[in-house]
Amino acid sequence: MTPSSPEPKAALLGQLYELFRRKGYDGVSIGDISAETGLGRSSLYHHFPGGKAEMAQAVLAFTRTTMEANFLAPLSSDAPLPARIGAMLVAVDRAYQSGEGPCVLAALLSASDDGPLSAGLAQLFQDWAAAIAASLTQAGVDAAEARRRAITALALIQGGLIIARGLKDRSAFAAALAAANATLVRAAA
Amino acid sequence: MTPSSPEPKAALLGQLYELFRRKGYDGVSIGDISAETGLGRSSLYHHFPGGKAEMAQAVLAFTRTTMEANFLAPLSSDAPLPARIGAMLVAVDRAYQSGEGPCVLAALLSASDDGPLSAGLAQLFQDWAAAIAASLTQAGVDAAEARRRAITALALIQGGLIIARGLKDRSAFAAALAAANATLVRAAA
DNA sequence: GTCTATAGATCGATAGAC
DNA sequence: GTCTATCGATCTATAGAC
Repeated sequence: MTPSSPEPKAALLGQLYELFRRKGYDGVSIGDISAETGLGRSSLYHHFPGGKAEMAQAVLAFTRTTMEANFLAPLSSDAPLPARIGAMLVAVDRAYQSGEGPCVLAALLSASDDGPLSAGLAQLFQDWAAAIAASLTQAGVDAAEARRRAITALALIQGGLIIARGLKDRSAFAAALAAANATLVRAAA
Repeated sequence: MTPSSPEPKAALLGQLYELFRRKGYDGVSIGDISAETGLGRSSLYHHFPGGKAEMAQAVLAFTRTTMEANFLAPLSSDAPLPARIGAMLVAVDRAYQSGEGPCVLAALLSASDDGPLSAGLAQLFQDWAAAIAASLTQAGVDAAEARRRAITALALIQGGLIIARGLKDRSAFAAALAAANATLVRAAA
């Protein structure tokens, strides 16, 4: 209803996304967010009356949107399997800056055991795994094997981010992505 | 010098290890630690004058000891490669309770970008990767390929923990461990 | 070596003016 | 929709008795 704000929230959501991703749920404070966005505390609570928890859920919804557009959509094209997988992995490499920073899903997972975020996170991981598996079954891979490979690939992506950051060696993320690609495109079991 | 304390710190360290592992560096407070250990705040600062940061570094040293004993030592035995790898993965599965909880390295990594913990964490990841790679080269795998496989396996372990927790499905961790095993023991490149 | 008590800073969140 | 000002709780850390 307020005509002055078509969608200023989009930029704000992007800033929240980056903050939660880099510092984790517990590591980011309202003061951090206020400093980063230039908005006062009360302005933030105007947009998110539920406070930090509501901000995290908004970030999760934002993540779902961008993930569906960047990771899942390429998997549904009618291109050959290697092209579909390659497109997803290129998007993943870009989204995570070649291993520079953490994944927002892992960052939110740290503090969400049985919290309200937990269900949404599980659904997002599940949808990602299902989209990869569906892409494999369409190429003739057995369903159970497709799910195993999808989970292996997701573990390689997430673990690759951790190892690259732990080792301070971004090439470890590239190696993990290469392994994920090999797992997903090798001949049907 | 105090005769009354041969090593009461061992139990304390184990409690700190579990707290940091499960809640992460940012997620654990001195109050949490006081409640969990039954020690007052001042007692904790008596043992760790540097506060939370010193506790985290003590946990890191504790982790190094247990990791060397449980993960790295089996890799140096004179058993065949599959037995050595299998022994490490069994120890990994046990240490992480089959995917129930996070790895303390990932938990400490979240808040350690360029912090004093960062170097110690990198060394621990590096030593782990080097031990795995050495085990492979001893079995005839090319050095560069051995390192790639070691990094892939570590990514699978770390990522498997994240995916299993995210999906709330511990079998995802088992699948990641199986993939790590396959990567490490398959025929030399 | 552990305790009670508390300082000083920062936390998440709110009130109310504009 | 943003601001200033602030509340009460919690945080890390310290002081000092025992």
